[in-house]
Amino acid sequence: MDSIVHILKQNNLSVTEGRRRILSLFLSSNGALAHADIEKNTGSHFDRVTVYRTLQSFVDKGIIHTIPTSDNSIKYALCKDECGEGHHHDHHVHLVCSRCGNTFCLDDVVTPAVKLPHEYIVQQVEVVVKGICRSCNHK
Amino acid sequence: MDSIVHILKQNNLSVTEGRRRILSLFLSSNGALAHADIEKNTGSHFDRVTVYRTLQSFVDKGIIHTIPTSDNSIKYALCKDECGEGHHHDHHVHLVCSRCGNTFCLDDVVTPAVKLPHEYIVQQVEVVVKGICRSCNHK
DNA sequence: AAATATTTGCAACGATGTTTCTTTTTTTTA
DNA sequence: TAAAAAAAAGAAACATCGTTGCAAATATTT
Repeated sequence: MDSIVHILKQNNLSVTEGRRRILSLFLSSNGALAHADIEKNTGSHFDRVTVYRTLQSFVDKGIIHTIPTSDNSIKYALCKDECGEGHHHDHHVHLVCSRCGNTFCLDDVVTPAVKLPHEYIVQQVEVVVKGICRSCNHK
Repeated sequence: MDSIVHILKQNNLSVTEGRRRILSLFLSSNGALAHADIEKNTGSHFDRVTVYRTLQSFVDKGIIHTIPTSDNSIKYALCKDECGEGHHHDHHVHLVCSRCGNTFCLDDVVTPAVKLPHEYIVQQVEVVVKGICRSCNHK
């Protein structure tokens, strides 16, 4: 069976044109995608609302995760296998390339532990690095 | 001279009612402020556009800095003295309290160094911690 | 293949942020 | 300190982003 269909079924999502196209985009893209990228690149046109709802359901199911960026726009990227409905485990660093503007998950770079004064409780650490990505650096 | 007026003059900003009120808000608040907080709490009413422009000019001058949050809203907080026009040096960790929702600069907690594979170049590291703030933790 | 459940598209809405232009306020200078 | 020049504020219009309610279309179940 088509791996895209497989992923959708596995997550109890009905298989629709929009979901297949959007998931396919994520599978074939190496960086993170913003809502606008998705709306433009799905081939056929889907309503903005549909895109929002699809992204939301993918996040809920643990198929993709959100990446906060300093310019106030949310990006989305595929999760690794450990994520599932109601629990994400994306403890890696994100890189925003200041040359090409793309955002990447650095899956092998684990977020460093942050030690706060004892009056605080740490629940989750989010690290976004601004820098130059691999492919821009080799040009 | 009034310290608020002093700061404005020092940064080559003309001294206006709006700027004084907004700067005063920052000086008297211990957490970070969102645009909406500012619009509501300046006492007299200022146009939204004025608030946006004031915040922008404060950021440009190095008086305040922005804090990215995962819910896609920008918060602003006072810079320490080393910042100036065109150069910010706010290398501290930010905490978003999941109980009270406020955002704080942890000025004493320096952002940890992040080591990336050698194909990458690191320019800037942004760390946002989700957790419980001091005052919520003591209740 | 029909019945049911789910998803889509559309319209409308609210919040956020920007731009242009005119009026008002602040600063300069004379 | 009054007039001239510069800067900022306010108003209106517009663009983008994200959400909600509802009717039509599409998937899934039986």
